[in-house]
Amino acid sequence: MKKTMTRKEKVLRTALQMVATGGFQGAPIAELAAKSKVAVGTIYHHFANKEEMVAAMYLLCKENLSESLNKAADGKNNTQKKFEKLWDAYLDHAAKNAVEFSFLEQYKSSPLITPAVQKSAEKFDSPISTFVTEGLKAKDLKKVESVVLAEFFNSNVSAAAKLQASKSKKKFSGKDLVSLRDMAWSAMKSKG
Amino acid sequence: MKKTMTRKEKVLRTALQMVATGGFQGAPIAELAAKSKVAVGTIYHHFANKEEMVAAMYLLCKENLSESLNKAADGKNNTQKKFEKLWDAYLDHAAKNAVEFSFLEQYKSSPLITPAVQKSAEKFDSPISTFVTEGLKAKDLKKVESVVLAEFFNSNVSAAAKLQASKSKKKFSGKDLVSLRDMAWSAMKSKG
Amino acid sequence: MKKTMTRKEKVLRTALQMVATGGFQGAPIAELAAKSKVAVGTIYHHFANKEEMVAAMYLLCKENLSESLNKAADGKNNTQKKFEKLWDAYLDHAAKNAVEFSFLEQYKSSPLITPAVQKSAEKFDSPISTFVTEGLKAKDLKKVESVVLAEFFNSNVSAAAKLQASKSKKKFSGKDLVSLRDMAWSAMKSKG
Amino acid sequence: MKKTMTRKEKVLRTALQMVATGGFQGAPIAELAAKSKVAVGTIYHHFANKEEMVAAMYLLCKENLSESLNKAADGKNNTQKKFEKLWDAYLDHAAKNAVEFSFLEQYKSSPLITPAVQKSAEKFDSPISTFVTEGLKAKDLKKVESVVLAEFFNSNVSAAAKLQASKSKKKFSGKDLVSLRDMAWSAMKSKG
DNA sequence: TATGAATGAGTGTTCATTCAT
DNA sequence: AATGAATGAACACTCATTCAT
Repeated sequence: MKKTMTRKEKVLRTALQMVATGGFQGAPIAELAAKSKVAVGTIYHHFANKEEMVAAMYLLCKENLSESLNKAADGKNNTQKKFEKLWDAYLDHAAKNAVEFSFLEQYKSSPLITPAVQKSAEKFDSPISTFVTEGLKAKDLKKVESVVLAEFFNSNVSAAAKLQASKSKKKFSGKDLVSLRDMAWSAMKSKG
Repeated sequence: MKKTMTRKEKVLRTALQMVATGGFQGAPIAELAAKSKVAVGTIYHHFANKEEMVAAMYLLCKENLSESLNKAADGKNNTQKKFEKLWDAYLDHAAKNAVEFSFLEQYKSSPLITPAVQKSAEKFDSPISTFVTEGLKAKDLKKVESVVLAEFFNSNVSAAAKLQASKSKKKFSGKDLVSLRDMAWSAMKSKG
Repeated sequence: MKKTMTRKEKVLRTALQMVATGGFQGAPIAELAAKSKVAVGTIYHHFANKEEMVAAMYLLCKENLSESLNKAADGKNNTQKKFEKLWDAYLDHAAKNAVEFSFLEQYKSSPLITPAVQKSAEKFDSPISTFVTEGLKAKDLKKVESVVLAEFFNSNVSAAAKLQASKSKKKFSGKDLVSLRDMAWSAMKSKG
Repeated sequence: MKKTMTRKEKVLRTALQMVATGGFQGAPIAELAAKSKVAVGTIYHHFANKEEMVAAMYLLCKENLSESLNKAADGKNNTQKKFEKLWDAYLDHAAKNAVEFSFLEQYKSSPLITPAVQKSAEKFDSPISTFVTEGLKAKDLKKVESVVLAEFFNSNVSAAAKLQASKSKKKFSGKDLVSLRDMAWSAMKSKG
């Protein structure tokens, strides 16, 4: 952790760590305060309640991921190349930010997530939705609802990232991850 | 609920309902007991603790899903037909057993799931793994690790089921679900 | 345990074992039933409730101890010799029936013991009280209330027994136990 | 109870009272909280769990007793005089702190006491062990292991205190308590 | 801003006891 | 007599949140 972190950032980082390790149940405020070397009351000065703190964590993770993907989407590339760059950037980001990624996975399918939070995080979906829109316009992608294509991309790349994270324990190799990317592309591309 | 249910089954059913509605946090034992019209002690007579009860719920849901898929895998069909039957059976099962499906989704990505439970549930994965093995032997599927193919199938069909479940609220149609099936098949099939 | 034990005896024995090992809190009826290979209901056929069962355990232990002491008090011996025989018999009994002894110690100073039970166990105090009465009549013991002398004997020999039971772990030797006996005799004897 | 007591002290005092009256089973945390006019959570803010709270009670009682005995051991007296002063101070302390004394008796012979707690309470044994060591050096006490002598003193004076506490109900008089002290001294002194 | 002691409703779990078979 | 599933009050403990300093 950087030294110049504000208390708020420090809390957020520690919370991410704790949730990644022990789930939402494994992150009580008192313990979070102790691990962040901050008082319980301080946490409540920065966040109205736990729910809002968790939402802030979500937004932070989504934003970071979005930045990584935006970098990857930069530059002039054809649709397939762009697809690969986005896919690889996603996996790379997940590997380098395992804690954030683990949080994201848990939060997405938890009942904690509210439509309001969902809504305010939508802006971070632009890298993928832009890719899909442009790919459709260029007729490089299957003629399918853009939301469906985006959803397909997201669920597949996140499944791949999960596999990647469990690689050490199981029998998946880097080659398998490439296979998954190829499969996903076969599914999305327009012809062939 | 059937009238001939044992108390144990009744508890399991009610618990499934409660978790589907309110997540794991929304299923305290006391409330579960009241809703099941059973004493708290009775629950602990049948399950060593909440964790084991939840594991039993998981196994029950997996077994039911497995039965539905096994029926679909029956009979002589070529690989693509079998793929479609399995996919459709999955979606059909998810639609008819929304409560079980919602539980499954939540449990899979929760920290409650332990390797031991995971292990004892593996036997219910056979419909998919059998399909993959046979499809590979017949050279109808891409030459990719069978575990990877199975994982691809599962993550895609479950994503489709999730979309199907949220259909009413959003803008997905039955046609989109077929698109997803076609995309998944494009990804898995060997040629073309 | 003898094979000819009735269920009732078996339960009592098992209960003694359990209390010795884990205290009263470590002897729930359900567990006791399982360890005794008897149904919970069966225990309640033999004892009105747990309190009465514990009282029966107490009476059983007191009776057994009383028998051992009675044997030792037999025969014609002078007061000092009788004292030594009783003392040694007590320690011997405690060593051979460690489980009963441990139970006795715990029960004596627990709030479970009621005046009624106390009363009905009094008859088993006769070996010591007889010794004291006779010793006083023979003017071999200090002129002190007989109850006080009896109490003195009991508390000292039971302290010695406790030391004996913890011998292995600590630094007490058989010689120390003899010292304690000698000290107790110095205290009780009338002259010198 | 003093008004300047901290909440922690208040809880400890109330707990001592409750255990003295109804044993360990008669001191549930909820009731203790209510009687102490403190929230349940506050108790757990000060003690990790009930076991540690009880250990703190033990240490407190031992410390108080130790202070009383230390005062009595002060000053230049010969061994017998010191013995009497310690004995009397013990009985006096037990009489004036009946609640603490009752707790001590129950805790000592309960399975709650752990070697670790035992160990950390050892420092409060110094008044007696110092007396024994010095008495041995002065050759006023029987040539017996010092631990054995100390154990003898403790078990006898605590038995006397128990008798004293039950005086009202039974037939013991102050004279009997003096007899017990004399007996104990006869047992410990070196000659005659 | 920051602190951390205090709160108390809520949670999982235990266990003596009952009762239909 | 014997069984063991069922009961539910009682228990130890948790934790998000508040508030006086």
